[in-house]
Amino acid sequence: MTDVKEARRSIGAQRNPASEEAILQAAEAVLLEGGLANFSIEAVARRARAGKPTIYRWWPSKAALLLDVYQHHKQSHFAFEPVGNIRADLTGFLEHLFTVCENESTGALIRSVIAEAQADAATSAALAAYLEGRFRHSSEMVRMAQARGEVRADVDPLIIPEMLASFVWGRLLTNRFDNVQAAIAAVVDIIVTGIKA
Amino acid sequence: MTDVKEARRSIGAQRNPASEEAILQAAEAVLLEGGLANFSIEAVARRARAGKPTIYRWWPSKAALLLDVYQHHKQSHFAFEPVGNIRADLTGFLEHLFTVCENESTGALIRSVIAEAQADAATSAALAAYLEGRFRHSSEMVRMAQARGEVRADVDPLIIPEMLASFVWGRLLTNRFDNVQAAIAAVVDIIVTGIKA
Amino acid sequence: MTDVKEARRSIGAQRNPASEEAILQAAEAVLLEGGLANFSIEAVARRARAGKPTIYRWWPSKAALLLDVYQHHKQSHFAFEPVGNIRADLTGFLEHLFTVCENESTGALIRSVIAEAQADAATSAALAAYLEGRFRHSSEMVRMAQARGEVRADVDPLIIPEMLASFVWGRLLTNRFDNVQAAIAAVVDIIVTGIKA
Amino acid sequence: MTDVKEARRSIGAQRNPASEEAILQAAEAVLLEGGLANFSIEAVARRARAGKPTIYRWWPSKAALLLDVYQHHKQSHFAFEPVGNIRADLTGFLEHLFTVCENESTGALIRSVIAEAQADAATSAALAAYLEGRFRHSSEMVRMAQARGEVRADVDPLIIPEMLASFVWGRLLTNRFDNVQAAIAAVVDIIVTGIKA
DNA sequence: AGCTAACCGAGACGGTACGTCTAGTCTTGCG
DNA sequence: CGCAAGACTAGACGTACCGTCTCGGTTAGCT
Repeated sequence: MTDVKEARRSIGAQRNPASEEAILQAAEAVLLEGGLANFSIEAVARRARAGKPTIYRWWPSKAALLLDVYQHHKQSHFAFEPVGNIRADLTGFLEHLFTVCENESTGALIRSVIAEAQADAATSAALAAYLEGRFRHSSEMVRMAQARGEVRADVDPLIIPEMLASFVWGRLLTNRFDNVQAAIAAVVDIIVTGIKA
Repeated sequence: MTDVKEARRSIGAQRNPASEEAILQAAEAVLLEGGLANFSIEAVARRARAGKPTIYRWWPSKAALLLDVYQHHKQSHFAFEPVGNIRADLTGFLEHLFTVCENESTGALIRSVIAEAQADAATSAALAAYLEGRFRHSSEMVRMAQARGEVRADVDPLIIPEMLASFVWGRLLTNRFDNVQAAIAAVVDIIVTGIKA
Repeated sequence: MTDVKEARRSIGAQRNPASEEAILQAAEAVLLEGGLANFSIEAVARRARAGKPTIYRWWPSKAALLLDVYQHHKQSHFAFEPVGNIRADLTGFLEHLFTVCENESTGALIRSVIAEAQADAATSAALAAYLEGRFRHSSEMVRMAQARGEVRADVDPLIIPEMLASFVWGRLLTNRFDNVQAAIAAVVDIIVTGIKA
Repeated sequence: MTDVKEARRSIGAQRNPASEEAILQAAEAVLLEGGLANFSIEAVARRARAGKPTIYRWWPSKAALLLDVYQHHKQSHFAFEPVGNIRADLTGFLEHLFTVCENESTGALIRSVIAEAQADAATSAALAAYLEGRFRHSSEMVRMAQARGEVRADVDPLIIPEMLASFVWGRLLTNRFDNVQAAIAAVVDIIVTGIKA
């Protein structure tokens, strides 16, 4: 995460990837340093040595930029891998989510996107769509457990990741990261007991 | 919710309750009409026919005003009453929360407070403290069920309202209010099965 | 004065006269429709379906383009012809100038060039040089009158067109075109009386 | 003409004369240092340590500010006083105008106002109205000469200051200040000869 | 009864950021 | 190499709010 020092030149009548990259990095840096309250297009443009119109050309709103920073940021994260035991899988899933959210930069990003979505319908829709995809993907571990006979067949697989992710969001949004391990154990115990065959 | 038409005068060297009331009502009206994005101290002052310093004198920040509007608004809501059967209690609790959140004005208020808390530490702390009180209060129904022998003694009573409330927040924050009844039934079934003695 | 509808193709490594023409026409149209305040290189490029660099390649500044539009526009105007009587000549000269300036498009052009010259030294110099040529040319009618013995020999012939043109500019720049005929008569009477032998 | 160093505070719900003064002085300084091309509200605000809205609150446009700077600047100038001989009066009038216009700051101001008037109708009207007042005032010296019998009674007194002022404007707007004394003598000689009884 | 202190509506202040527009430069890809 | 196209940095435009301050007026409570 370094400041852009030397001016970039235009590369002609096409999007300049160097500028896009610089803007995304600057946006992330600004968000982390000043928090959501000090996150402004102007500040990002200053930091990235980019013109404001360049940002507005590619991102229609502050929220869109925020979402893009989030997507950009996620690519560096490893994906969670289920191991084939429902208790271990759910525990791992929760631990993964908490790790991501407790990370200062990623946590701030997610909080900012959620906050922004409360004032911007487009962001709200994008966030909901993104979440649905994640839930669908993560529900696979429940489906596999049902196939193995570990979990009751009448359980809606989608509801499990939603319950778990909502729990983590609740902690994230109110900054309560004390006793995380105990909370994970308690939640997993209740849910595993509640869904096992 | 009516606009303030006629000017109020000072009533001397003491807080004017009429002004406070007018400001709270104006704040709520502005929030509902324009959403969080258009909620500004200026707009509230205009609508309430109040001076900006009058607002700043009594509320240190936009977030504080928002929180106060929330508290002011809640007083008109009936409290949820447990009936003494854990499945029915949890179902009723969830239904109550969804009813509150699906209400346009209350939902917008809660969403706004949560969003504001992401940019303002004081609001965040106030929200966390408020939630802890609510969870503690609501956990009583779990404690009673444990006393009745309905629920295992090793279940942390506080975790149940947190799981349920987080689930509702997740839906609220991403505007997903479809199939609420089915979701309630699924969540309650898993949790009740997971905690029953 | 028609808009350029269909795209022109490049004609290879040489200046495209069609583009030059289209740019000049577009510049004139933009100036007339939006006034000097809305006259921009961007607007001209849009209207002419030309790239901005094409304009910058051939005209170093907005002022240069404006001057060129002016020159281009003038070619269609008939020249004023003296008849050999100093009173009639001066009257005709003034009437010609007023006719040119009262014309909406030409007047706006001259006003724009003068205004631009106040912010751009090159335009100022070009305008002064152009005027000197015009004055020199027009002073010929005074010189002829001196040769005929109509006008005193000690009168500087150059001062007469300058006085007359300045008077018209004064009216043009402050948009005062009422009682033009009376003004012409009064001015010509004073000057002819003042210079006659 | 010094920069404003220390911050000014608001003096309550009324116009702050210190700010007005600082803005006018800053505007004049910016105009002189950078010319009309670099005269921007932003630059004035920066120089005056004033907020842009403060400028826009009191001056609706760049042109209005320019006009106000001009008026503010004029107050320090002595008025021209006629002596009672028409040749001397006209000569003095012209010399006065040339002195004013040759002054770097006043000249640049007048040029800027005229240029701005070409793009802004309100400024144009204000300038025309201002000029009419000046002409009416200055025409008094012609009227007095007519009363003394020096000047023909059928001469329109208003046309004389207009001719003279237009002549000076012509020189000002094209930056031609060479041989001013000869030009004054020539113009005065023609007009005095043309109007004397 | 007069004085002080705090409140009120109002609105100006210096600022920051908004989202848009234009300036002038640069590169691409076609002809 | 010229052309249309359009991206780029830079910065001004005019507007909306921010949080602070003073004004002029009003009233409560103390002296």
